Amino acid sequence: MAQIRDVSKLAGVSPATVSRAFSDPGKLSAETLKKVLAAAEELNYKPSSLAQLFRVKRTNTVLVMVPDIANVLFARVVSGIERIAADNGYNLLVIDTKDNKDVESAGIEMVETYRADGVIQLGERALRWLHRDAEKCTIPFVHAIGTGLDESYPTVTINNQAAAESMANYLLSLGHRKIGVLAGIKGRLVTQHRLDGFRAAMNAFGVTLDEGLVEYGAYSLSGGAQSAQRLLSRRRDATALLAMSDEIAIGAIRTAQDLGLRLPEDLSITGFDNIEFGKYCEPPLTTVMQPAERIGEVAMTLMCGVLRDELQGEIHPLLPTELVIRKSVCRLEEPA
Amino acid sequence: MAQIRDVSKLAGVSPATVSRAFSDPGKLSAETLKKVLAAAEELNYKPSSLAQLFRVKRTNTVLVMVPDIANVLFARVVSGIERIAADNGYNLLVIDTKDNKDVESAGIEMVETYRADGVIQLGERALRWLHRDAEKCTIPFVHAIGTGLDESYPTVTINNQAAAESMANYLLSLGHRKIGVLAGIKGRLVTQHRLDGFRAAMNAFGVTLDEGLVEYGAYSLSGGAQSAQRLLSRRRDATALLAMSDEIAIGAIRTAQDLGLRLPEDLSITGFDNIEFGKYCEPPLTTVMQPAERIGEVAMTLMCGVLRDELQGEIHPLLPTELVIRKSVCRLEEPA
DNA sequence: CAATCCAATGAAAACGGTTTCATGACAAGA
DNA sequence: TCTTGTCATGAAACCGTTTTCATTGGATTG
Repeated sequence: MAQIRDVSKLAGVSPATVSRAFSDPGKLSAETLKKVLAAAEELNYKPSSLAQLFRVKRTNTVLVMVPDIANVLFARVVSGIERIAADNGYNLLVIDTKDNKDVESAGIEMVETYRADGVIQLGERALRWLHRDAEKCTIPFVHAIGTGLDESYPTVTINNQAAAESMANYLLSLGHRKIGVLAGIKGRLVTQHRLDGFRAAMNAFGVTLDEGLVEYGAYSLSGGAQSAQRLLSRRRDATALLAMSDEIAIGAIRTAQDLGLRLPEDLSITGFDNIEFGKYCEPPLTTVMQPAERIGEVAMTLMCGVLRDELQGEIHPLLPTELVIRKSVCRLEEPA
Repeated sequence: MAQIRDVSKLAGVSPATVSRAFSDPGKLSAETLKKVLAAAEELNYKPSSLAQLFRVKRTNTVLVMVPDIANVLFARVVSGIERIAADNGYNLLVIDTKDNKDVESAGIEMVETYRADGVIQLGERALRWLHRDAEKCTIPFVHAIGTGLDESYPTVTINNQAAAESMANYLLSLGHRKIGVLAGIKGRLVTQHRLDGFRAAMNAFGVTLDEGLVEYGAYSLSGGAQSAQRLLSRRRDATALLAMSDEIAIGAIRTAQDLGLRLPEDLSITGFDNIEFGKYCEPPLTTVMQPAERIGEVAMTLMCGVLRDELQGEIHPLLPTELVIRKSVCRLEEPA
């Protein structure tokens, strides 16, 4: 591979001039520029990014840490991040952390060793869990699809509590009172917040949450199927199931159908996220939309702001959610 | 950030010794090693990857080009790639090419400019479309989920023709003759190969392919719904629909249900890929399994071989597929 | 016309590690 | 005892750019 020195010799100029021809062509006389470009073309010269990046001590790369890249929701967020990254000339290093704290900590270290300029973290864990001295950690960090509005770095997420509350309200307004909750992983903050929203809505309707009607499990299809199985075999009196993700809901639909229940007449089911598959279910899934791509876009935009040191505006945007009413819920018929 | 020189001073040794302490500790006396490590610890020194990589002219990074990261199948392949990459100390640069040739060509260039050591390309386009001088292009390149077994670089894929053929055989063996094909994008090689397999099976059963029963469209839920809509509004005589992806099939199921058809009694539908959602459909989708994660793993393993210059074994592995029989197909009842 | 200023360019010093090669000390073999 | 070999270490070159600073010549200004 040709190097800058080769080009400079062929063009009869100094390496500095060649460098300028690429980075700041306006600085050169038209004549010189032409000569240099011709020489570069002839030698098929391309500046070595490795050398450039080393010199300027920037990687133009941001690290994205995803708990599970094969998860539809996360994949959509990454897609949004990618779009903005590409627009701004950043590359994306992606790590599938498998939700593993050590992997995440190692990721943080990658910016300390100049492998990435910053980190976008998706999911539960915030910086404070990942860095022994988070207080004085100045790493460019953005947290998406998590919680933690009190942190000093940007976070982008939705109002999980309000979203769950609105869904619960919808169910309550249709007469449902015995609402089973297919919660996600126990102890997770998202789970907690959504449960809080659910509880708030219930209380407002004067009904207290029946702990026997909540079942925890993985945020996945099989997790949903299993949770529903456990819940339904214990409590056949639930008239509706509020799931904390669309995957959980779709898993639950499968279980309900296998149990011979008619949906939504015998059992209403709701999801969370609004992934595309929900629209194609039978019955089509009523859910609350979480703007996944948008979350990714906003997160990367904030990261750009941090990296350029010109962050402005809201640092903890709360993106709007929306109730998406389809067919998996029906009004509760009063037993005559 | 502390540098190697700081550490060497504190420890009273030369920078070379510090370097060796990290890269090849066995070369140092136990005593010196201890001194150096202590000094490094005290200064919280971590070698700059940027400087290291620049010096050794390797990035330890491979670029993965995905047509659409939000697509379940591709996301799973990436997940497999990621696992092997992590095991071997490689980082993954991910680009969502949106199936855009220019973006892909730019990706190739990234290894020429030392931003990545190699490229794993997912999807249709092979190297020859992306590099003006592909013949003498020596870039470490691996092609997955594509075609092109005749290429000089590793490819990992399935036997699309055989897979489609086995599915068609299954349908034919159950008595179906008027089989609609929900093909993917017209002109794509995968589409072509699967169509070839379908045709071969039909011919073996003595029935020729009715062009009016094949409908092309995007490899997506909405694409499938639309293709099915077009096909079904034109030809109500089809007794089965063979879709070229699970997403297409699931979209078609939606359409069929909206049309009031009972599945599978009125219409059998089959998919391709075996994504997890297929299992949770109503009716659960009969499909042919494509080992997505495994494809990713094998692709990255091959890439490791190429990069270490110790490639061995099959360079064009054809991973096994498998018919997954669920409930979306039924035996064709002879009209009495 | 002299004094300034500016634009275009080159020389050389970084950037922070790794690696080659030389050196010295010490142990083993003759 | 002398030679040889080995091991631990240091000095210095090197990786391929960018960038600072100096220089030159020509244009502009007073």
